[in-house]
Amino acid sequence: MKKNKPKYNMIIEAAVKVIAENGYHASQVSKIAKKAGVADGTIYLYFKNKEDILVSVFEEKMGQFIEQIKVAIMDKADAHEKLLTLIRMHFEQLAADHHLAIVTQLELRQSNLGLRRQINRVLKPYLDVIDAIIEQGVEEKTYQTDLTSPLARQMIFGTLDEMVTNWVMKEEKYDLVSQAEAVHRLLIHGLQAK
Amino acid sequence: MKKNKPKYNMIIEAAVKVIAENGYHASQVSKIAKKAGVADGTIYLYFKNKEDILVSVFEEKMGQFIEQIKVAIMDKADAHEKLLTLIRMHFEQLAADHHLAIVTQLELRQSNLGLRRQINRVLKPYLDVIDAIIEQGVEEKTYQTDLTSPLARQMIFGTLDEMVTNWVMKEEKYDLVSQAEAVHRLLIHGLQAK
Amino acid sequence: MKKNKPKYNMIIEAAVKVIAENGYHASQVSKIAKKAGVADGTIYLYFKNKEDILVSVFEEKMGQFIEQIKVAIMDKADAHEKLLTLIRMHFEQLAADHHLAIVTQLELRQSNLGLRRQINRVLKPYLDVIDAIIEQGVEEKTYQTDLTSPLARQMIFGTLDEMVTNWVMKEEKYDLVSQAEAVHRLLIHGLQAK
Amino acid sequence: MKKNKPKYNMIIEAAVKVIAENGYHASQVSKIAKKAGVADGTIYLYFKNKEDILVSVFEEKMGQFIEQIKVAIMDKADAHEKLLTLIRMHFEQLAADHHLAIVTQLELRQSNLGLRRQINRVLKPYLDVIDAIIEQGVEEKTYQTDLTSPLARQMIFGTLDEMVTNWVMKEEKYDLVSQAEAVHRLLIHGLQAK
DNA sequence: TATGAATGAGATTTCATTCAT
DNA sequence: GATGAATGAAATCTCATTCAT
Repeated sequence: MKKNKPKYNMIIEAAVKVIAENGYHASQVSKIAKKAGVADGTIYLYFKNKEDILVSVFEEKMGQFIEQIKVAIMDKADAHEKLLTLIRMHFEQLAADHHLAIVTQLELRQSNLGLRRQINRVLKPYLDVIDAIIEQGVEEKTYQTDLTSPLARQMIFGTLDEMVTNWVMKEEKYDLVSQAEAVHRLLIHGLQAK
Repeated sequence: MKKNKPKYNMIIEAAVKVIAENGYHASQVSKIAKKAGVADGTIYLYFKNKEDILVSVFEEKMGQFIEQIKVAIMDKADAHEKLLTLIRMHFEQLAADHHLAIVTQLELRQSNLGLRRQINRVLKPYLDVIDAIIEQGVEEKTYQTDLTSPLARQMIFGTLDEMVTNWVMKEEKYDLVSQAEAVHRLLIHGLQAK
Repeated sequence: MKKNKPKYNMIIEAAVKVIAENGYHASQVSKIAKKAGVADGTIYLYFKNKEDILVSVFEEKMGQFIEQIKVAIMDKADAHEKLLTLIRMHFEQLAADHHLAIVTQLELRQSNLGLRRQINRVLKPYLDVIDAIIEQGVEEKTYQTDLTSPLARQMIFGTLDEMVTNWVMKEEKYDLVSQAEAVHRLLIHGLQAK
Repeated sequence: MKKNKPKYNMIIEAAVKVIAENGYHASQVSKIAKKAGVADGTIYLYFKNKEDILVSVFEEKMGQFIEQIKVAIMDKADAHEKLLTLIRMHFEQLAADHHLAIVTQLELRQSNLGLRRQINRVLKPYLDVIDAIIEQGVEEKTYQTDLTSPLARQMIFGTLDEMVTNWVMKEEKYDLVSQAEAVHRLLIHGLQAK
């Protein structure tokens, strides 16, 4: 978060709302400027171009998202508790911010390859957090020792992401957060009968 | 697949290639027409509008994709074998068709909510196949009896989808198909140490 | 009316209906062909191009329109009766054919200068009929002797045309034919008090 | 006329010229923009769409047209003088502006029903002026006391409109203004011999 | 004669970005 | 820093007309 740049933040917040309400392609720069209460040209004093607004939105929001999870995980003792906390917070944060959920799960995907790569870079620290939990689990012998981290991480992230997307597509009609424990159990024990 | 409509298929095939190579938004109708060897106007004899091309591409290709998997699964005896076959074929088919992989994992997501819903409708039969496997597994007592199908299905589909997307984003630098067994094991046993 | 050319007439009749119902610019050749029950290409066996359809529609319909008026006037003795008959029949014929009224008063005017000139040529015989009545009236000393024919004709035709157009624009909500006598009186005596 | 909007007026003036020279349908927005010395997009800062240019042209020009006539009539004493002035000015103004004459008599009629209704609304104040003259004439006992205003107005306007259209169609080869007195006499006394 | 699938030119409008004030 | 009027490139889709059958 750029300090002492009130307009910067006003534009970021306006962008999230406008994109969530209108969809990515109907979110003209002029609409964002209007919602932010600045002139169109002012946008370009703070952002290189329209794409840069989007990346910045994701950076700011994802930065906070990941930070919250990191803090919450910090004082959990083992991988089990950490993973459960991560899942719960992943769901909680998106369930708490309707606009953000729409933007991250639907609108931000409507972008070209270049933008997708930038988004992936922003996402990297989150994937690192997941990797760290997996490694800790392996060291604790809670998780399988032959677990390849990328594979396990893709299962975890893929599952969470698919769940949130489904929930958004279903117009958030059901409770997402209450499923955190079940998801955790399923990821830990897999499909098989005990 | 519409029979006796050679132009229809020529346009579908051209569209997959052009979209994969240029991205959806840089895929002008005229570019698709040229690649298909027809006039621009001819496109509109077979498709309502540009978006309809994209949906039709997905319908045709996904139809074949699902059909292949259904056939391959048919003669497998138990849920375990069926799931492994599904995973393997999911990876194999996308690995075998570079253009299709890009279109389904990246370009198709660049669409508005309306289009997303149409895509989900096309995807539904595939999710039904996964659900059927899960139910069979539960009946066979291979899978947990308290397994809620939507949750398990979202884990399975989410994991496969995330893996393919990652692989496409990494420019298909590594072998996807060879990971099928490991993914299957992970989905079955989960993260925990045995 | 071309004899022994049933398709020619089917196309003419279809064109009047399609233009009246959809307006000139929404009357595609394919729509006229469909209404006529022929293939698009068949149109071009009978008409040079789309504009030719329009001119032909006007020729055929105006031909009948004028012929009817000529016949009705023939056995009227003096200019007064002839003019009254012309006015009444002008109103009657258009009031009796809703589609024709729309086409002549509104849709056919939506054309370029070239088409307008052709339409004027078709209209010429009607203007000649009016001129003949005026000349007869002058000879009979019923009308002013210093009457310049073009001027009087423009007053007569302009008045009738304006009245019909107004009536069509007002969606034919009132009775046009019953105004014939009043119009005739006004044209004969002018605005002044007697 | 919008004040302090130089571009608005530049576009209006350019539109009249371009439409008169090329016809409405061959008057591409880019052509109007070029003649006005602005970018294509600038047109859309001042007009909703292409049709709006046409309506606005008519509003501006007709507004001035009517205003001039109103002013000229104001200090005329009786209905006779007022009507003669109206006829003379109607002819004079259109004869003085070649482009405007073409646009109002020919190009403006090439429009769909919706546009026609808008044009009629703009024309309404002019028809009101004519109605007022008729009423005054009736009160003065100069005109017939049983004169129905709409009928008389349609004769007056229909005659003037037909005369100007004919003159434009004949490529303005003869003098229109010099016919004002004769038209006035004819409208007042009608066709009959004195 | 009749068909109708195929053609392809052509124009409106949007909107990210700039730059003079 | 802030403004917002102006720019102008770019692409979908329509529809009159053709021509091989």
